[in-house]
Amino acid sequence: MDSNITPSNFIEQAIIDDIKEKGIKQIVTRFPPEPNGYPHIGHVKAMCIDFLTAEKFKGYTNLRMDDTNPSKESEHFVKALQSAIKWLGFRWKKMYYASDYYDFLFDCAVDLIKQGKAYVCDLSAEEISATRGTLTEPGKNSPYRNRSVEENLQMFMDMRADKYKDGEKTLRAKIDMKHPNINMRDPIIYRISHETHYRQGNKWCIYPMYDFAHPLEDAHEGITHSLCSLEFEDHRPLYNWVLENVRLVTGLKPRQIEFARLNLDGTIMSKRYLRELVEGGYVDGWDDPRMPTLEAFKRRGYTPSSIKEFCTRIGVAKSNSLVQPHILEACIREELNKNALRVMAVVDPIKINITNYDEKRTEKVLVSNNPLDPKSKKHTVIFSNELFIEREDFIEKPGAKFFRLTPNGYVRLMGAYIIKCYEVVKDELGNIDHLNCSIIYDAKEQGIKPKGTIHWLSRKHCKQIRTRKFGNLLKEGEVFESGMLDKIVNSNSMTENVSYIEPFGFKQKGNLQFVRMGYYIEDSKLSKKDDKIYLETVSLKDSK
RNA sequence: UGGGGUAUCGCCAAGCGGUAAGGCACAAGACUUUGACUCUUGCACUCGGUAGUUCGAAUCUACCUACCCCAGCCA
Repeated sequence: MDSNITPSNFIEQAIIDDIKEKGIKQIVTRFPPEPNGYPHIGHVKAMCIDFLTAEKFKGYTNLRMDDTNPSKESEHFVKALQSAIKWLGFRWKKMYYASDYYDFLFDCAVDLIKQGKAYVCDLSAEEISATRGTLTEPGKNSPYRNRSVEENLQMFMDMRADKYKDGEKTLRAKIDMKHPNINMRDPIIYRISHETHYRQGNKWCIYPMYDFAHPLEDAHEGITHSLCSLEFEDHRPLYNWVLENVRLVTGLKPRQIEFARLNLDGTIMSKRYLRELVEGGYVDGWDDPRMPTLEAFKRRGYTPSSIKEFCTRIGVAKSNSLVQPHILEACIREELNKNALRVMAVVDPIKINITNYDEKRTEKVLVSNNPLDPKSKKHTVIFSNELFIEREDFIEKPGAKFFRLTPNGYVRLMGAYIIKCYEVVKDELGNIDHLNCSIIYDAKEQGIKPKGTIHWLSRKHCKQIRTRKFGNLLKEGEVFESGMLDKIVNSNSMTENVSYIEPFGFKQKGNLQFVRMGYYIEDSKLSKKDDKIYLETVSLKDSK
């Protein structure tokens, strides 16, 4: 095992130390989602850490559906998770389901009972809560804490044999009700539930708790490093307790290491809220472009590599952070800049007439698909006497640093002519109706060299596409027409299905830089307040 | 007032006793038939605070302060 790897974060450093100290031969990690929702960008960070860490050490990663709670899980989400992993380009070594471990887990519980380290408790949920103590006060022992091994064994068998109702009994680990760490105060490790499990049906009516199941699953699979988020730090003592006390665990014990989960500014990552948005009909679905789900990012035109690059850039640490979306945008922009097809587009059009160009005439103008790539082909755009240009590419009273079209000013139409605007035609209300311009055919001879180059479209030949705009309160999106693409590009198979152009983060000063499939989201901010879901910038903290 | 964590540039984040990496963002200049891209330059005498140890501290010690997580028969 190569321990001469340069660590790029504290987890890798810990693994290197483990390799040296414990003589681990191969690093094995696992990605253990619960199949109860679509994966979001936060899952991707975890995936990257799990898969990429193992990969770096030439180990492997298992995929495990952590389905120990029958009430919220479904096969549908299993598929969604799998396809997301594949889409990102990760490959798991083995696929497991926690629900496949139920027999093993049951045996582990029995082993604990036989050692007198677990007992069946008759306390109700309320009573358990009341006797657990508080953050500052110790808990009280359950009156059922000292049942005999035989009685416990019999009752646990009865629990499994469906002799009790939901909540009537639980199996608890016998640890220490006075432990300063609340997780160690005789945690429940099995509960009774008569809900139908999506894979096991009604075979079981008792289900193991996460804290009990997870370490055993890890150990069973030979996981060397169990990477999870910070909120499980408090659970690590319990994780280790289970591994140390269940005698069915043999061999090297996995080590749990925690990292800070991703918080992306302007959105919410809580699965509960996302579920609520979908189920409450506030958004169109899990792939609604306003959602932080992978499906939504995919729909907005983000590529797997750009999202993975984002995860690499934000790094892995233990401090709670709020990552700004501009980092993600920089990743996709960088990638698209290298390979995106360039087209001219006008989002907010203003009409211009070229008065010294025959109205029956058209010309085919060649524009490079990507000027950055010398081998890229060109596409044809049709030029005519009636054009659209971007409204903000014309200013009546420009400042000194405005290089685009102005009254009596010159500008270059990309790939075509240099024009001069000689008349601004307004309607009764004083709004600009159109501009009259003329082509300067002999610009070169006259030595006219405009500083600005702008996008344009032929009014008769461009194609309208649709974009979506959202209001402040999440509602059904209002569909309106606004963007336009040149027709030639739409005949190109790549953009045949363009439903929208996304200048989001891309329209930096001047012309639109890229056009890609997706939705236009105007300052989307997902948040929740007073039981309503808003698009405004309201932090989750404020909404509590 | 319990336990577990975290504090380094606007946002991420290296750093592990030898005198503050990098990315994003931002600013200035050069180039330019996308005001983009690219290039060049600038951007923490300072590491939550205060003491202390040391020739030397972001790194060690002590004491403060702020924020996050934990009292589901969720994960």
